[in-house]
Amino acid sequence: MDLNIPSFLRNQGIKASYQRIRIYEYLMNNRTHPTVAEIYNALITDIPSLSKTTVYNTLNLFVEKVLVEEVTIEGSEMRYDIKDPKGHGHFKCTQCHRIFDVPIQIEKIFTEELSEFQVQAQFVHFVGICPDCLKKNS
Amino acid sequence: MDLNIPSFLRNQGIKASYQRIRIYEYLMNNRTHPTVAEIYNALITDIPSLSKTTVYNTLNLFVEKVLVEEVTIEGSEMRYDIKDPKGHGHFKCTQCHRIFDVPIQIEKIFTEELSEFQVQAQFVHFVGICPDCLKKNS
DNA sequence: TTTCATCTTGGACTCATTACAAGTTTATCA
DNA sequence: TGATAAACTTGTAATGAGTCCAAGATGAAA
Repeated sequence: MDLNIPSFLRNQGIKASYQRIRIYEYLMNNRTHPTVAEIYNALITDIPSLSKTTVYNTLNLFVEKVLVEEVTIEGSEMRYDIKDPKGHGHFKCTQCHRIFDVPIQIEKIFTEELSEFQVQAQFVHFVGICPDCLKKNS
Repeated sequence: MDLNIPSFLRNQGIKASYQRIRIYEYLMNNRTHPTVAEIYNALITDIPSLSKTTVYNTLNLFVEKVLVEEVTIEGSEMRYDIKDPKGHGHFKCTQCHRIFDVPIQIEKIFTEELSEFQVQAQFVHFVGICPDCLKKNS
């Protein structure tokens, strides 16, 4: 589980700058679908020179290289999540507003008609009430 | 298939103003996942007094009342689609940039772990290349 | 036909994201 | 090691989708 981030990034054809390493590391350690602002605020004390533009640039690069995926389950701000090759869905609780990772059986979803499309990526979102809030309500 | 939109809206607890009727009608007749700007531009010649704020207000109301769903497959602008009780997925072609409705077997996706969540809505997005573009490429 | 709640309008505003140009770092090779 | 170019980072300014708000218009009910 010890990932050498600099060499991992280089393997993906990405120059391993200090900022990029720290942003990737943050995403690995914080599987909370952070926004750009959250990532920026978490790193600015360690990297006082950090620019928000760099965070945007880096995340867009990671998305393009398919290391990270954009989570669009929320309206106004984009959220980011390390790419999981097994695939998982996202669940937004309408009560506590947390976003959960949930396992799904993505392969089962495909229909005859979809087989004519070449699918490169898929995203599944659920909205509802999470187990914790259900317990509180009862 | 002759839907009386005014009484349909009233049944959903929505006052049937002229603007709301025309916006709902537009969404029924244009299953192209339009943006607010597209809806506004389509209606402004017929309804010269129409305000963009009204389009935003109306769509947010429809989403809240679950008549319409937000399609977040694209980055910068929200898109809207009449709610389909059977559920369908959206497919974005990376080549021609069209968005397709695709049938899915949503019930098959659920896993054991997800059964602890109370799911109120689900959204499935695919990204890839559509049949037309695949044909053109070959 | 008056009353009151609701809806619509447009202009100002917010704020996430992008564009751009200048400065900094890094890789390469003599 | 030093020179050079390419790539990366930074800060500021600009863009533009979406929201807020207050005033005016509409519509239902009695």
